[in-house]
Amino acid sequence: VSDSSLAAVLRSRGLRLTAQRQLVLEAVYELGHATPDQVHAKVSATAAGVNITTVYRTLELLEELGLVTHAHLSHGAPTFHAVGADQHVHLVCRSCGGVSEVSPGVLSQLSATLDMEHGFLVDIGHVALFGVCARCRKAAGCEGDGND
Amino acid sequence: VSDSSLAAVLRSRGLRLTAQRQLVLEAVYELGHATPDQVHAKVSATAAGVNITTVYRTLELLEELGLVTHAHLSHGAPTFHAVGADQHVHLVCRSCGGVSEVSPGVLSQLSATLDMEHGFLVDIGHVALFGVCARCRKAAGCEGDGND
DNA sequence: CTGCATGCAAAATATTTGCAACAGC
DNA sequence: GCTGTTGCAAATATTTTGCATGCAG
Repeated sequence: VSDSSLAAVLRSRGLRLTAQRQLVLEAVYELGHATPDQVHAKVSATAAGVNITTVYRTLELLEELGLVTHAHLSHGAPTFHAVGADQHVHLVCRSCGGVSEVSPGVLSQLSATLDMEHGFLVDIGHVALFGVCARCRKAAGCEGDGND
Repeated sequence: VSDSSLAAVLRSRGLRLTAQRQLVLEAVYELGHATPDQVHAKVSATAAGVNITTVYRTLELLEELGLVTHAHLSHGAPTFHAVGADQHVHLVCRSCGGVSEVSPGVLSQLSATLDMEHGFLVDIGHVALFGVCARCRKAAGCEGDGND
């Protein structure tokens, strides 16, 4: 899925298809969502020697090309995920630090409201909601791991 | 509003009331939402010489005390805002970079759904939704400022 | 006085940029 | 071969930590 469209999009802009770009995009697809650092690690597992700088630059490029996006899940770590892969809303637990994904359908009501009342078009794939997950709510005294 | 409760909360924990802590909390109240850097600037305007390190430590402390929280609005900049001040949901425009605030009421439907279907308790004050604001949607060709 | 807080500087992290070498087309 | 890309290293930016001094209680 990724390779062919990547080549096409790049060519349409006069840009070049390189091994690094294929690897980064592939890594984003496989990881689901990951920080630049995690993407770098994944890429390095296959092809050592790919520089972290290139990962940053490539992620930026891929985002510009509309192939990936990023959201701000925990602390200062932007996490990237592929566009076209199943869109999902991230639920980040502030207690245990876990990230779960739910269908963007839960946002349909909200996005309609924001559109009507504020003219704001929500980017569904970019949404991260913070709170406390079911597991941590049960474990009332749960101290969590202090994530975020 | 801030000062008295700050003193009380600090004392209840055996911590000390200092000028810096008052200034930082005050700055957060006045700024609405701001990054550590912005808080530092605001504080410095009143009392020069307050170290950025202290701002970080104080924001962390105030958050622990439940007096402020932070959300991840744009890029890697956590923005802090006072708890107790009117809670609001942040709408961040990816085109013009503007941040607007809407009533948390728009989330009532959503939070109810997430609670029922996933047992997830959303932290309303921590929510930031990314998308495109009304103004930028109208200005179709709007190139934006590339924020985030 | 006693110990928590602060300031300063340096370390640890995260991200960006300049430039020469390299590779896709 | 021309030009976009990459790697490396250094510059920036951001946040954290160690330690001696200072001040609230």
